[in-house]
Amino acid sequence: MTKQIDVKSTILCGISMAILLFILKWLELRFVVFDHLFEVYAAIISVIFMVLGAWLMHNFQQRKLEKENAKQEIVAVPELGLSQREMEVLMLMSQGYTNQQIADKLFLSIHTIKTHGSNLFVKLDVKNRTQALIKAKELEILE
Amino acid sequence: MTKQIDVKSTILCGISMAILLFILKWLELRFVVFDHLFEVYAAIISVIFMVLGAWLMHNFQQRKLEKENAKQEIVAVPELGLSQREMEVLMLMSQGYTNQQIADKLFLSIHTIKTHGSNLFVKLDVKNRTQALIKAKELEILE
DNA sequence: CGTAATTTCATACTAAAGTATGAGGATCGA
DNA sequence: TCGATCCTCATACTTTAGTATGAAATTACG
Repeated sequence: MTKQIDVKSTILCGISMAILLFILKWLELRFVVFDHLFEVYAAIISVIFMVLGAWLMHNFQQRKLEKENAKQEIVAVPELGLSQREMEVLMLMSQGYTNQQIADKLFLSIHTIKTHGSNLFVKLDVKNRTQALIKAKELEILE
Repeated sequence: MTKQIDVKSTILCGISMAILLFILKWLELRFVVFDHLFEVYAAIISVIFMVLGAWLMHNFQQRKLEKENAKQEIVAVPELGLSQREMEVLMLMSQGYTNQQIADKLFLSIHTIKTHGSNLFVKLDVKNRTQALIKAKELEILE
């Protein structure tokens, strides 16, 4: 997918450059015919290459966006195998408590809470507690 | 907001064009001195204007994206005095994005996001983003 | 009984979040 | 034009969060 895009992009760019060079040569001939028209010549290729630059950038941005949008994956795994403690920690996390507060409530070390937290995030396939509670609600684990 | 951007964009564009014309004129002089260097002259202004075109398109795209992201118009603004930007940041926070990701989406510095975040937490009377999103849902600001 | 899973705690680290403060530009209404 | 507000960015700092790894005790099950 990515390779394909890059190849296509390269080919398009090459073809564009070739056409541009051809036009340039053609303009040069006309320039010789109508001598002393530096400004006209310069203006024409300026416009042409500005458009080319804009077009290339436009394509580049488009590709970039496409890649980003293609990243979304849907996993949806109900069988998560969350343990008792992990559920408790998840509940308290989703109520806005810090790790230290959770540790105090459960009479545990903050290290333990962090451990449960990390394991929790792996099982839920998230990166932090905010995403965890969002996912938990999606999966109807909470509320 | 939009006017501001357009004004700035126009000014930047104008200045760029002015500088470019100046460079062009300068190149033309050199061209007269070193006669018969059509190709060199053409190549230089080609590159310059291609870069200019790419740059302009890049700016244009960014503005466009920014507008799109801002399109999720947040209407519900109670007596909390949340500003537009603060609401946007709150929305993205509540979707599980990190400060850096939010900064990227809004084309802002992470410092700015943190500033908005802090102000946000004061206004919502919370201590962190998790509590913020809980409170936001309670107040029916979100969803 | 042995094994697997769970729970607990720890150290050591990196990454992210959050606070405090200042500053400059843009906007808008009086 | 002036002041208030918002938006932006920055530096410097402290605090939480999160990861990686290891280890010991407990429990449950075949």
